[in-house]
Amino acid sequence: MGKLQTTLESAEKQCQLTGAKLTKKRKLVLTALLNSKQAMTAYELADYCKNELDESLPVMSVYRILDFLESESLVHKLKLANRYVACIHISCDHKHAVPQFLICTECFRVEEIDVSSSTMGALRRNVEGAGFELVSRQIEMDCICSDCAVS
Amino acid sequence: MGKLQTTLESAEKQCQLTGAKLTKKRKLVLTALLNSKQAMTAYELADYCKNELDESLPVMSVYRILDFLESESLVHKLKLANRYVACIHISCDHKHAVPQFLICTECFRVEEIDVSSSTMGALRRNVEGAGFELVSRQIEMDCICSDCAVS
DNA sequence: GGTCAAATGATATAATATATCATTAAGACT
DNA sequence: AGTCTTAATGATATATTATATCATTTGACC
Repeated sequence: MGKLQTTLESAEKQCQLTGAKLTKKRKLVLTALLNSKQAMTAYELADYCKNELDESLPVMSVYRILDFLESESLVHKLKLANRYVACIHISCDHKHAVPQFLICTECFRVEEIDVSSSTMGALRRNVEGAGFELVSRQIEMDCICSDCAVS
Repeated sequence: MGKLQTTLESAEKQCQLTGAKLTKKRKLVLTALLNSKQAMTAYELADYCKNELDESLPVMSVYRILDFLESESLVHKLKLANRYVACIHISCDHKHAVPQFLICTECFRVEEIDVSSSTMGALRRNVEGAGFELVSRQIEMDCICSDCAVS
């Protein structure tokens, strides 16, 4: 079984846990993201589904589906780039640390890595020292990837 | 002399260093941001200039002026919120660490604080370990401010 | 098969941002 | 002062990202 199929099955299981349904169209959008090396916009996803996966989806549906996938932790929205990526932990069964997203501002390739709890603690203390309360469950940073750095 | 005036004079001096001009309209936009307790969108700034400062500015100009002010390090663009804030260091003469912006997602109040160089170092090592190169010169985090936390 | 709720579609429009060409203003030089 | 030149601003159009709302379809359950 291919990696994509495995991941989709894990996604399906994850949805069952919360009583949610991974419909055909939701699978379609998730597949598009899993196939992509880059973060994609909702409009790009709509185009991709139509052109490559042979199933046209109105953008409105793509946005709704992205919201759903995000609520199931299958997809992350990157606010710095107004783009979406599949979560890299879909097939994992264990809990994860706070994700740090490294976003290439040239090509939108994204690396999702973990922030060490000590670093996260330092950031959080900084926030609380200023009388704020942290609500974001991810850190995003604009970067240049190795491919784009050379050119 | 009021705080606003002092800050505007510092801003003017800072511009002179780079050979840039802080024109009347640029001062206007900077003043609007300095007067505001919250981060503002370009459209809000245009409205504010028209309604409160009695000088109407097309949004296109506001965007251009924001670009200019950002290039002079007088203003920061917050990508998480698509909003702009005045730099809190305009009247300082010393170099500053990497700024961390705590953005209240309820009211858009923003706190600009420094990230310790050790924390920043940890984040940067994380980035470089993934083969990326950090380009953002700021960290933004979605938070809730103390006022909004109670309500 | 009929019923109900959830999912999707269709349509309109809001919010944020950029491209481009025209006009104005401010200094530099005479 | 008058002209030249460049930078700044204005005007207009349009791109991009995202949401609101009502209609229709689908699928689970009885």
